[in-house]
Amino acid sequence: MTLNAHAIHPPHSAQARISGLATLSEAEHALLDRSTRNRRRVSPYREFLSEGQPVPRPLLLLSGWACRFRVLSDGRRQILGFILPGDLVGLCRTDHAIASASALALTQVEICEMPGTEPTPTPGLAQAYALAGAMDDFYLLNQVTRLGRLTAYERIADLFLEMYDRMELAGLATDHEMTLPITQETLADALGLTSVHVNRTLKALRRDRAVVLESGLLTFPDYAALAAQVDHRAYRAPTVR
Amino acid sequence: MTLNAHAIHPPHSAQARISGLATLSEAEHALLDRSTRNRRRVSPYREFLSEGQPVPRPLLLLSGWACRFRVLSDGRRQILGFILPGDLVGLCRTDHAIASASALALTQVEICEMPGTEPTPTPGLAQAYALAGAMDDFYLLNQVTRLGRLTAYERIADLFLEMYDRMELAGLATDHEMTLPITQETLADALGLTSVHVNRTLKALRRDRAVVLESGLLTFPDYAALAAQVDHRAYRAPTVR
DNA sequence: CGACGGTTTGACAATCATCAAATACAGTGG
DNA sequence: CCACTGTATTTGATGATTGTCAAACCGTCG
Repeated sequence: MTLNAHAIHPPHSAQARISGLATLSEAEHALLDRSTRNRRRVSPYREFLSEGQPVPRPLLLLSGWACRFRVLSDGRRQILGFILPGDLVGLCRTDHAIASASALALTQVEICEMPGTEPTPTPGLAQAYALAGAMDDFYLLNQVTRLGRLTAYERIADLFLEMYDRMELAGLATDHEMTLPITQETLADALGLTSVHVNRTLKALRRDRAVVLESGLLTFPDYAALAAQVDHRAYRAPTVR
Repeated sequence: MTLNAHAIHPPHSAQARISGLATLSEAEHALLDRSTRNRRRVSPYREFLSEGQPVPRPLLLLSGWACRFRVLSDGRRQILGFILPGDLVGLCRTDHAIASASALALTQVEICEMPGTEPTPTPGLAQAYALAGAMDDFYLLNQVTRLGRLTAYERIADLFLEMYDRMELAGLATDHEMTLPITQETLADALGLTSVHVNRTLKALRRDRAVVLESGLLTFPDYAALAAQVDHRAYRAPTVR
């Protein structure tokens, strides 16, 4: 798969990331370029996609971090997954779909609308969307397992590892080091914990030197050991025989 | 959407369920019929799909209950979702995909391979797969929210409501009543709890008359009230304007 | 400087897990 | 028909994990 190309030419932008997912035609490249020129800024903690609303076309996150989430009637909030630069939101399998979750900027964010694949055929883009969707599916399964069967300690470690994997794939992190621009409160909402407990568990992770986390910089002193400890799963690309 | 047709003609078989998801051509109907003739039986607690293995084509569950799951290296098990009669497993967005979870029969089960959509174009089937996939996605988000933000009491109630919704959509339940052919141990693995705690919580649900559950028959004395109490979300079909 | 959002800490309570054993229930073979 | 077996449910006693409430601390920004 074209995923391996990342090892050689890491994408240096959200567009590059998308075009790395499949082989795009000249026309598709042009279309992608045109789409990304029309950007929209969203401030931190602003909702830019609402559960229950129709989703006409997918959105591409050009910069910043965002998340998908749901809120319960009494205010409890669950973050379903994070949206990192180069990620797509609102990928729907069907036309005229209704958003089954809302989306929120976690930092200052830039987004743009992506072309649909419907009227004019864009096989390359469709393939890129499919691969991006498959990865989303995979990360959602990870999320279920984290919430259902991991302890607080393991949940945080596993989520951090997954974030690093994704940032590395996107060409935004190397050497087991990345910036983590989100609050402990946000982590708590993603991990089914309270911010107080996240804080205490982070302390334990630091004590064990499982992670180093200071002023928004996250480092794994021993990535492999931590991954083994929490039975971390990384995404496996489709196989071409 | 054709989903509304269920209200009028509830499907009486797994095939009928599939053909209710989209408008199939004559050829596609024939193809579907041919596929379902070639069935495979699987005994309870037998794995019929393994994480890490390639998934050539989707499987249709013709009868019985199954689930998707993952196991951790130390034996902890998480059920990711249930597979009910008429459901598809191994729906992949990309070709040559690798299963990101295993699947297991929970009761005696019949499955069959479904045609791929690749060589010969089958737009109706593709649409049916897309809709089935969209519903799977939705139920997975429900699962994340359950595990992350609901109490044990709410988790069980919400899962039961969802199971009923799906069984009703499949034409296998009415009148807020259904058969529940799974053990408390299985429920525990789905809900991130222990079987002991599931048992105690079921007692509480019975005490409150939130559910009636005896010898595999599950009834909701007041479905609407319970749904409101746990902020239950039902799948919303794509909208055609 | 003060205000504000985020982090950190403490004391205590609730939820849920663990371990162990008793009971119920269905199937099987004598 | 009945003992026997294995699996599922139920209950009790106890402990660990995580939540709640409250306050202190810290850095940033106006």
